[in-house]
Amino acid sequence: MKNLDATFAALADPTRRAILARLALGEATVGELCAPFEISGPAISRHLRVLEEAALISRARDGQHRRCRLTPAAMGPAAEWIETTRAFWNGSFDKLDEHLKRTSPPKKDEKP
Amino acid sequence: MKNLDATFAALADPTRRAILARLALGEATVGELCAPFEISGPAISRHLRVLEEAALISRARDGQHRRCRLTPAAMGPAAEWIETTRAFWNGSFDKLDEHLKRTSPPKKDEKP
DNA sequence: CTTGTATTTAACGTAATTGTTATATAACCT
DNA sequence: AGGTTATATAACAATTACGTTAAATACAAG
Repeated sequence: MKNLDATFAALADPTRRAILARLALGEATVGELCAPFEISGPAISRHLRVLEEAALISRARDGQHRRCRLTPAAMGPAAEWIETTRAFWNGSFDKLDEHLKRTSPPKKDEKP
Repeated sequence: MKNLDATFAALADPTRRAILARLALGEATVGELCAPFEISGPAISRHLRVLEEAALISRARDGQHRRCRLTPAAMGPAAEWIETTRAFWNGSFDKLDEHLKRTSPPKKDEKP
């Protein structure tokens, strides 16, 4: 599941989490998202690209601005992965097959 | 919150997620964890170190083996962060202060 | 004590990530 | 058209991440 890779990797950066937290409060333009941070505009722009590639946000032109909005559904699989893994530890072994499928073990005998 | 950084970063790698999924089924030695993967032993050892530094697993000597076990509580903050962020988007703006505190925005006027 | 097995550390190469500054593109406004 | 603002891309350097092989450490067993 490459999607989980991208999602968790996107969430691993504190600047990106702060951007997402800001966007959870409502849409914002790139400039508005830049304002609170010390880092340069291009740096923010690349963070936004990472978030967009992970499908965590979407962007749309609005005049000369670009308005960013959260796509919270993209966090679903990541949250589910955590919940499922914790559930197993707590003894809910029912969904075993699905769990192992969802967890993409790069096995020795996989010839890509 | 540096802890969230480490947790999400640890979860961003598919090999590490597969290791965690395996450990969710029960304890295992390093050798047992190595077996399913194509990559070398040292590579797994470093993945285990990352997981241990993120507090996602713990290790203890057991004779000449080292037995690894999941520490699922470490996933709690990450799961909570996702849940809280999604909840905001869905209109639960009650816990605003806590949310912004938990989300560690690296602001412009923070002098480190 | 020597040897074998399990695991980690060291040294190294390469690719990805994150930042910077300079330049380009797009839209708006005379 | 020409100038200004908003945002993205290019080119580059520094850091981190992940893999490999070879050597080190820790324990068990003859």
